[in-house]
Amino acid sequence: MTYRSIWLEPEEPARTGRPAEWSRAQITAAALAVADADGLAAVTMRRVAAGLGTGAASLYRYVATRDDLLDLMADEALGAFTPTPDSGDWRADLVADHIQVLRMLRARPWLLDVVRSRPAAGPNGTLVVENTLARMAGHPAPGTRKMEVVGTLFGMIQTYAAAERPGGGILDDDFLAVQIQLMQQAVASGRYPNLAAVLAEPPTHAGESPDDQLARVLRLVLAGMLPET
Amino acid sequence: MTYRSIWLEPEEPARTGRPAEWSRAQITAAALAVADADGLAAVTMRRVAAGLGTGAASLYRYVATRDDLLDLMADEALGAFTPTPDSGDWRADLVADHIQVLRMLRARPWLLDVVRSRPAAGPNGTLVVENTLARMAGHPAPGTRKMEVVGTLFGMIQTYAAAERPGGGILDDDFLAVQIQLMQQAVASGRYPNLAAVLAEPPTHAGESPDDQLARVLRLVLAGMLPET
DNA sequence: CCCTGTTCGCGAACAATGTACGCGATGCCC
DNA sequence: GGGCATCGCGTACATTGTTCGCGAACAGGG
Repeated sequence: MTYRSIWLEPEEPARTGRPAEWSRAQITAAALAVADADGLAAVTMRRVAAGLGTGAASLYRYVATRDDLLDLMADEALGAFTPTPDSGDWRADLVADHIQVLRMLRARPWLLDVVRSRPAAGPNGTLVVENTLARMAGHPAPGTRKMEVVGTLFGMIQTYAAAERPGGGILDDDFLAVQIQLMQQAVASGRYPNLAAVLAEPPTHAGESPDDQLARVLRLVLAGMLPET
Repeated sequence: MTYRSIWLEPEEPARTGRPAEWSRAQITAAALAVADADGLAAVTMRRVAAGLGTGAASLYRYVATRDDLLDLMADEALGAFTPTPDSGDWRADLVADHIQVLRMLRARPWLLDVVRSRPAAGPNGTLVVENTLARMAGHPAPGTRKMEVVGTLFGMIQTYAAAERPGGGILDDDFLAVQIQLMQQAVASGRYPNLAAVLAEPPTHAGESPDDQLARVLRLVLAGMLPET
């Protein structure tokens, strides 16, 4: 078996022998604390174990590999999701839900990296999908289309979050400065006339917050994929 | 400077001293060969250097860090992009272009990982953006909107490619088997009724190729974001 | 033609990482 | 209280990216 998932190996307490001192939940919490404090790169087996006051090797009694730990972390983080209260406009609710997820991705920059490198098939991740599908339950579109919407919207959020924080633990000022230099360099080269034209244009929605911008775009996409009537 | 980009540090031959034996292009080619053969994880400084018949430390005369090498690789790979010939229907051309990029992501599984972990701001990556903007030049939408389209479409391709090959160097059979088990487990738990309903539905576009599916969805999104008239 | 300034090649070393091994400690059940 | 399955975890190993430092290689000037 070259591929496995921790979600197929539920944690079951041994009925005999020395009882375990920790649990997956505790280890996950310790890992979350490290990631929130110092980023994903700081989540080493030694460091997480140290947070628990134990040794790195002990973690392997609860988790087969470091990637398992990442899966647990991502699902735990996704557990913070709470569906927006029904407003009567399911499209608006759908958009609001996704903006909430975007906020979660912003609050824990490491979450984006984990979600993009490993499929988030844990119970809480599945719950998010389930919620999205529930929102669309009343629309006549076939299930295939609805799954496409799920993927598209979630992908857009990831793209958006990545655009906001592209590096991965980088000071935004530095990054932004470099990015601006790159754009100027591109425009100055004269090889990208259309890009230059677009960048020269005054912004259309000046003063619009990032969340509002995403909401607007999400609505456009929804209009295309799940049209009214 | 905590953040920097190799694209701000052009390769310029020293006018004095011992002449360099290699070039960024040669090192990039060697790295591409390794990645294509054995995946991104195999792209170690030692291995790339070995492909050139030199030592790992030598690479640092051409590249400040391994990430720089990844940037070079990604841009080199994106250089394979050639705009689809104009068909008269710019929307169709736009879709075709993006499917070509998807094919590139499929052909080099490591490319997706690189593109998602680092902003692809090299000359060839910028050229892809430029091309996309050129396709939309005739549409009256403001530049802001067009940039949003660029991000959305590219994000969708990434999401799609990731869904096809989610693990990262994993045998598809194994992965698919696990994925199916996870779905069955989720449905069997009874906690995801909407997901279960959708999965139980017969597929709407049976026999549709993955490329055709993506094309169809891209067209829907385009219809929403850049409507006719 | 050799000297000098400067750059390049790269062996060796270092700090960190994920993980395997093995053994002693621990606690439940009979 | 003995048996034994399980846990805790010190230790060790293979690999990684990257730095140091020195000898070699070239261009130009005297």
